[in-house]
Amino acid sequence: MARRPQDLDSERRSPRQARARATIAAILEAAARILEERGLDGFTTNHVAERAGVGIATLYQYFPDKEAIVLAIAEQERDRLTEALGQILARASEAGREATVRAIVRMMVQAFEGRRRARKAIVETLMRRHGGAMAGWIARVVPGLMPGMVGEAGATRSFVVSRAITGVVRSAVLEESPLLETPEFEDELVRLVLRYLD
Amino acid sequence: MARRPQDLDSERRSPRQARARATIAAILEAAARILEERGLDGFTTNHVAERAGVGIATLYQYFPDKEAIVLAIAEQERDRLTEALGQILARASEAGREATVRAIVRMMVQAFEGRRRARKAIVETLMRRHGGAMAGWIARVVPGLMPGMVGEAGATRSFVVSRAITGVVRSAVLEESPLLETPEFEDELVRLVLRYLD
Amino acid sequence: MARRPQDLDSERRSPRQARARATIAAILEAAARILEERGLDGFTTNHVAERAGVGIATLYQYFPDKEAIVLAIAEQERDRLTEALGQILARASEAGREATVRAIVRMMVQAFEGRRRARKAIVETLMRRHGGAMAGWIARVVPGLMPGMVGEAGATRSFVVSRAITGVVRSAVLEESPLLETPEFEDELVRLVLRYLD
Amino acid sequence: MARRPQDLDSERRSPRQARARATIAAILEAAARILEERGLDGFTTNHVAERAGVGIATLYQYFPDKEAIVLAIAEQERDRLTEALGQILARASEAGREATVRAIVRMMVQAFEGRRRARKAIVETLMRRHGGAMAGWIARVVPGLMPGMVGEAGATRSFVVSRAITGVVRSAVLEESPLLETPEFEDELVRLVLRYLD
DNA sequence: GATGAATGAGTGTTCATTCAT
DNA sequence: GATGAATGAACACTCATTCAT
Repeated sequence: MARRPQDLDSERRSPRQARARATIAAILEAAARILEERGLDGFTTNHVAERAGVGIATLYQYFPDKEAIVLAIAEQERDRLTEALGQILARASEAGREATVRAIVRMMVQAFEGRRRARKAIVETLMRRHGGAMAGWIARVVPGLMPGMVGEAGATRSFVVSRAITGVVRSAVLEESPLLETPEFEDELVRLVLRYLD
Repeated sequence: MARRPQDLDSERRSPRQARARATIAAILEAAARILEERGLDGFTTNHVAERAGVGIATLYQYFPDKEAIVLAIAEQERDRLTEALGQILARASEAGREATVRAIVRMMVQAFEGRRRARKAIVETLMRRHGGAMAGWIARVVPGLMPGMVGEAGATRSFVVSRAITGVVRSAVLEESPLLETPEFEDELVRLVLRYLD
Repeated sequence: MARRPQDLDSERRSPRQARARATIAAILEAAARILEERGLDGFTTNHVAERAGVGIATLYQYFPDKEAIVLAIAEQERDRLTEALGQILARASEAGREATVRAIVRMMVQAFEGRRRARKAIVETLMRRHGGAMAGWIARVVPGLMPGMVGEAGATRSFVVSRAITGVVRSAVLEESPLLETPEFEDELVRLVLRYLD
Repeated sequence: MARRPQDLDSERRSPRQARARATIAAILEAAARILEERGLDGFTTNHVAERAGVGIATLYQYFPDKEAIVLAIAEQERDRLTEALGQILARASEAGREATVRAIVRMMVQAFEGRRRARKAIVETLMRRHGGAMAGWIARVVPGLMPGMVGEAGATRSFVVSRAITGVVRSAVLEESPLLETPEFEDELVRLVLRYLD
């Protein structure tokens, strides 16, 4: 993001807010790290505050409760994925259907590579509290991939295809399947989607 | 021990063990109910014992720790599913491929209808500890449904198809999607599988 | 022990008592073993009963509570030591003072060799509940070793010499000092006692 | 940190830390009292917290676990003894051997007078975890009391004399012997040591 | 005489959250 | 705005002991 003139201004006008933003960033940063290292079980507010280098009370000044922190991280994640998805969609018409599906699948797989523990925890939280949100994003893309299909039937199909992708990737991550790293895995997922939508 | 005539009177035979068995049943029953009502978070040993009408120590006489209780329920569930799957497979050749796939999908969907919260918790536990076990059972069936396919490619395909089914159903359950009860949902899942395997 | 006619008789007269004696023996045997293997912390009534191969309720038929079991073992131990001490004393006049002191010291050291864990636990219990009982036995011997000394002064001296011996040996055991196995250790203990009593 | 003039007003300086220090002191105070009144068995964390007038969680903010509390008390005790011993040693050459030995013995006896139950528990803990530490301090002094003795023989002798003193005093405390308060007791201990070392 | 089943009071410990400063 | 101190409700789990048979 490019810094716009107003930004400088607003920071000058309220140095407190700048500090606050830094504090929040530190908290989220620490939270993400702990999520990654310790999983959702070792994720305690005290731990997060300590790691963020802020007092526990400070943490509660910005987040009403523990869940809000995880949710904030999940939102970051969601935004990142949403953006990636947006880029894929933007190129959808020129790229063609297969390439688009492949791009989506690849994005999902990559999203779960590296930082696995954190992803697991985040996904678990997302799934538990906002189940299917991630799949929902994909579902929104699906109609554009389907040849002239709308209404109820389309809704079910969107649901199925999106949850199938996320479900398979999710399982592979949770089971720590070596398949995740094979090109074959991607191929099969693409096949699954394309054949289904034909 | 030789079976004596009195043994037929099962109510009177070995009252000690009978009592113990009743206690265990009561604990599992209570545990399942709490799992259903409160989910995995509200599932505490004290709570279970209280609901089962037994002392907390009694509970620990039969289960080494909290997890063992959930696992015991999960095993019951697994056995039920395994048996159902066995029956489907037994009829596979006479029923044909589509009917078999449909039966499997239906079984999965039904397995998650009713007692949803409990199922959720159980599935979560199963997924966490015995990741993919459930999907694994299905995976074992898949090769029989695929036209002449073996080796690595077959393994990936089995993985994908089984996780796709469980993933979609799982999502529907966790998201409490109304689709679960529509015939269309089943149709689409069958379509997903058949088209993929063709 | 040789079986005497009466023994047969009494066993025949009350087979229950014979059984009972065997049960008690089994309990004490198991208790001693557990004390040895697990120390006083791992020493639980349920554990003892199980190891003894009897029901927990049976154990409580013979011992009013947990402590009674440890005490019973301690008594066995005490009896053994008392007897050993008696033999030493019986030979005291012919053996001379130094030899007698040396015999006592050696007995103490040997008492703590082997089966150390059990000894530790037993000694701890003895010390805690019947503190100085062991030292008391020795104290009773001391006057015989002192040249014409009686009354209060003698009592203090008996106390000091007996607790000094037991204290040193006890420390060596608890600290698992390698000194326990050296002849020097015995020599020094003898020296301590003889010089003090001269 | 540079000391500022205000620092002198210790009551006002960093009130947070002052509060914490007061809390810790209250916990240790309560712990010592309970140790004294109830012994090690009645020494529970909840009990201590209640008696200290703090929440149980507060206690755990300062001590990682139960043992740490006892250890903290034990350390206080150790420090006190160490210092006393240091003072005795500092005067050793001018005071002469007998006076030094007598001072040590007196220190030991006094250390165990009053607050006997607490001392018992503390000593027990010290003995169990830091076996012989206390005796070890004395042992270190002994060589200075022995006429030209070094090497292995000296090590054994140090061990014996230090454990003899602590053993005798320990027994007197545990058995709650009335001898503890007699001057004769001290005399005899001094005699024990001096004769042995001559 | 023997027992398995059952138990409740109690244990040490955790953690999200609030309060006074 | 920031914080350290404090906390209580809750947790999983243990064990000496009793009761019904």
